[in-house]
Amino acid sequence: MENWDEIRTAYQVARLGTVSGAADVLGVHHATVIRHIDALEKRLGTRLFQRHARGYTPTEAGRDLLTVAQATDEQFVQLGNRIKGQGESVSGELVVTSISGLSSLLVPVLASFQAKYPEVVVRFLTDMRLFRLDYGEAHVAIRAGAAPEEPDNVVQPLVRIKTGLYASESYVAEHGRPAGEDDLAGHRFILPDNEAARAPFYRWLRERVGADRCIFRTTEPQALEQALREGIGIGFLSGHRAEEGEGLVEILPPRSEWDSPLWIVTHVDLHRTRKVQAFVTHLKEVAKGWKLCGPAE
Amino acid sequence: MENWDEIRTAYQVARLGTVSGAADVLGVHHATVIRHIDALEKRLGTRLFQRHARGYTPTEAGRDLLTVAQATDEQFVQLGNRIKGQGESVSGELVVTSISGLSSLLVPVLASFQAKYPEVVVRFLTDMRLFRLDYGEAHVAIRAGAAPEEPDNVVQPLVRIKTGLYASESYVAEHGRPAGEDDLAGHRFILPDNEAARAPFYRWLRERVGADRCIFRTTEPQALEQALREGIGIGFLSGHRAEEGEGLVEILPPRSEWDSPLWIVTHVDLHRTRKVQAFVTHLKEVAKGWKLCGPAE
DNA sequence: CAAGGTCTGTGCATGATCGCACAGGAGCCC
DNA sequence: GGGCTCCTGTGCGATCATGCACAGACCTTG
Repeated sequence: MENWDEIRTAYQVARLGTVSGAADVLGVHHATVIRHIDALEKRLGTRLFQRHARGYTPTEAGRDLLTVAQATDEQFVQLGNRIKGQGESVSGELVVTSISGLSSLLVPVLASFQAKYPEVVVRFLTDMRLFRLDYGEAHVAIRAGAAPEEPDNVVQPLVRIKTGLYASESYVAEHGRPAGEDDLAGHRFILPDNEAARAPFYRWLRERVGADRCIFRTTEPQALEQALREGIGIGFLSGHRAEEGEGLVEILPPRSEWDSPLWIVTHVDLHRTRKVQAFVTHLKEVAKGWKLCGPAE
Repeated sequence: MENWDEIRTAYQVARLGTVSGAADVLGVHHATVIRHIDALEKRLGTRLFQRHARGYTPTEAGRDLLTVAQATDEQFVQLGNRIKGQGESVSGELVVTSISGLSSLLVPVLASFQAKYPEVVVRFLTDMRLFRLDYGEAHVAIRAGAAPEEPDNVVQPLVRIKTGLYASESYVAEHGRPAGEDDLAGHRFILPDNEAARAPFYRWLRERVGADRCIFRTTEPQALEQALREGIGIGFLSGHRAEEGEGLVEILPPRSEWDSPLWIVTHVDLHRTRKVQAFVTHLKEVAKGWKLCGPAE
């Protein structure tokens, strides 16, 4: 029962009763229809139709095929409408992935997007590993750092995250507040312990402070911020994180050379769909109102 | 959503995750699979798969297609099994048609056939008009008279119905019994009024009896027999009908030149099916035991 | 009774589709 | 890291399916 096209032509013949009528509906020559029927019957070893000069009358087997193929046809038509409509409507799942440090920034965006398009189910994934867009794991990824260069990925700049040097009030109370850029040497610092350490502001810091002054290193961004807030040392923090909560003192204000660019990354296969486009434009729109973030590029 | 073969191809790709795997299952070259997918996506205007070096991952639309086509595939497999099995099993409807005069002969055959194959639903159709086998109106027709010569029909001789000249006891009591072939002139006769009048025994009668002696004519065989039994006149009757019931007197015994041949007619498209073959052999078998019927041909 | 329309069926030439071969890329195992 | 395997993707030639034209059969209509 392979070759579904022959089943389809047989279905039209059974439905309309004539080869010519089926050929018209199918948009092929009636000779093609005859050959399809012949091939199908030969493979099944049973006659599907009784042939006569006025047309084809389905046998029991032909009537059986008619009902089955009728249901199939309806299913396929509905499927086609769903798929064609889906590309143009904003519904179904929207999977967004990013590094976990951006969740406080992104969750409000996702919430307002879902409110704007109630039919959308939003899934926000963060994980140690990078989710791969080309395996269909996510529609949109928000990436930080150097511009991603994977092929088949569409990369757009979003904003530049401003980063400053902060300490907790408890730290300042105990160790004093550095007067400025040249007064950092004797202080204690908190640093990441992974590839994030290559960020420009960390390179800037290492040029001015000895390695022995970095008294706390962690791979977990969450732990880094917590250590900062508990007064263990001075550390870099993005502007939007520093604004959150109370008790942080700005040691050095953000500088443009410390900016960390954010990128919107989508797979080229999905980039043109209305759903992804809707989210990307929504994200960019909201990002315009973000304080402590510079414009894209 | 035309071209069901492409849907089938996409289904296998979605199911297996790779183009090569789908090509193996489908028995085609993997280039064909790629082209099918490309064509289908182009027509739908949506991507069904995310392409990457390790295979094809279905998108939402692809997953939707997967579930629909999965159900379709199962339906088609079941349909194929039903149709292939149907040709070899004896089940479903068996439609038999004949002239109404043969019903007393055929009904016992149909009954025993149904008992032998309980899955069969027997339909016995009799009508003034001839049912046309090439329109699929019946599987088997039992015809009388000259051998049918329609093309695409398989014609086999069944038996020769013996016909004699009979009258009722009441008629004999009133008008006397003809002594023999030469003593018919003064009697009253019952004749058919349609093409059945061309039967050989009626031609034989008209050569010996004046037209004014045919006092009762009807197109309805049932009425003819009833008129005979009620003593209106003398008439021809097939042997098996004369045996039925009481009160008939044989005026002249059956002659071989009066025999009316019966034919089994089947459409060539259905003739080879097991169901039709089973019925034809069953019918021939039973017919061997028919009294007052000569052997075929 | 004849003419016209509609249907099926078949040989032949064209065109689309398929298979083949090869290139290129990605992951895996040693 | 190098070799290996499995995957996708594309140009080209052969094959197969398709379209065309025509014949034949049947029914309908004037």
